[in-house]
Amino acid sequence: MKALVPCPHHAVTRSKSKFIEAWGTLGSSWGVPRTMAQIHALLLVSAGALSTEEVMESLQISRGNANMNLRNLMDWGLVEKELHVGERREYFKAPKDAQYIARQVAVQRKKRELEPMLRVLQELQGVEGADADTSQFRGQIGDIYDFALQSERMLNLFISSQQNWFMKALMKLTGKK
Amino acid sequence: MKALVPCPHHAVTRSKSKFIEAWGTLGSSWGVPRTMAQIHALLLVSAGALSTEEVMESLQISRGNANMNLRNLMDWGLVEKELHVGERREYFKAPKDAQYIARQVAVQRKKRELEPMLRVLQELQGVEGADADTSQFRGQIGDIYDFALQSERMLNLFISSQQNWFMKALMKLTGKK
DNA sequence: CATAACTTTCAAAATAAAATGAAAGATAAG
DNA sequence: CTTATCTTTCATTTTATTTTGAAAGTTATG
Repeated sequence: MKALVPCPHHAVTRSKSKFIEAWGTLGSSWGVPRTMAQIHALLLVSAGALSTEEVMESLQISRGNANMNLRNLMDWGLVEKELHVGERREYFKAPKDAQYIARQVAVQRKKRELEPMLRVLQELQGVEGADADTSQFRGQIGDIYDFALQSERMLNLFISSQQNWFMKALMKLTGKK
Repeated sequence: MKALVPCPHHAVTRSKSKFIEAWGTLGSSWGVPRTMAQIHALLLVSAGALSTEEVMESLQISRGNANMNLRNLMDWGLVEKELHVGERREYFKAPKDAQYIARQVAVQRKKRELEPMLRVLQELQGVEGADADTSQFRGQIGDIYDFALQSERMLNLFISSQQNWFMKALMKLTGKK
């Protein structure tokens, strides 16, 4: 992995680098491209919005790469543009609310992956035939459909759990450390 | 993607192929290698246990590939060996209980991905400094830590939801279709 | 121990994914 | 309309992942 080179203008402390790398690793094991996750992490731990230039410098990546990943992050609803009056340059920031992040990711994954699977399963439910093999197949598909539905339900639960009193309590607790 | 070639001895119907491909696609978007997911799907929709040979034939993959992915699937607890008396050859089957599958996957992901992240975050909580930037960073890490804890809680909930009356009811419902 | 029947390994090849950077495309301001 | 500034695109290159298949390893059996 390429080392993060601190830059004089927008210093990324050791801790931040560590976090950025960890977030990148976590992301890539969840199917989110490493660099995309790292840019997200960088914006998460930056006080203000950063320009493409600053992102490039901090993470030592090319312009095209930065641009493309910033665009993807915006598609996912994880990053927003910020325009400064009297300036041409665009700045980017990540909403700092972790609950919101979680929600966005869940919504996106649901839309992109679960729903297509549900469609396929629904289609396969209608398979013909009455022999032992076919009926075992139909049973299996039914089970998997249930599994998918359950997953969807979990996601919905997750999405709607923002106001849960338990989470609030947990946050307070861990906040005190 | 390589087409699934039906083989005379262990015919994979059109529907099954379709399901196998869909499962493979879904898997790869969740970070599970395509072939691993496909083997899993194949075993899920097969009535009996299959040998390495049969898996190779059905999916048109090499011996080494089949062997390696079957091993990984066993590591994940998604596939089991089955020995037939008087036979040298090993057979493989996937537990047909979708709830069990979900549980296994959740447990594995939790162990492999969430826990390392929690460790990093915990470590970063102890970062020194009192300037504005550092304190914004600490706050952000705290939020993310909460997010990770929340995710873990969701996974635990998922894992323990096997007996949930609602799921049972849902299964009945969708079973009737 | 020798052979046959399987299983596992692993270096090399193939494939897929991500990054680069120069060129082309915008857009504001003069 | 021109220039300066900034953004986007995309053909290539680089890097990472997956697959292959032949060779080595293993274990039952006579």
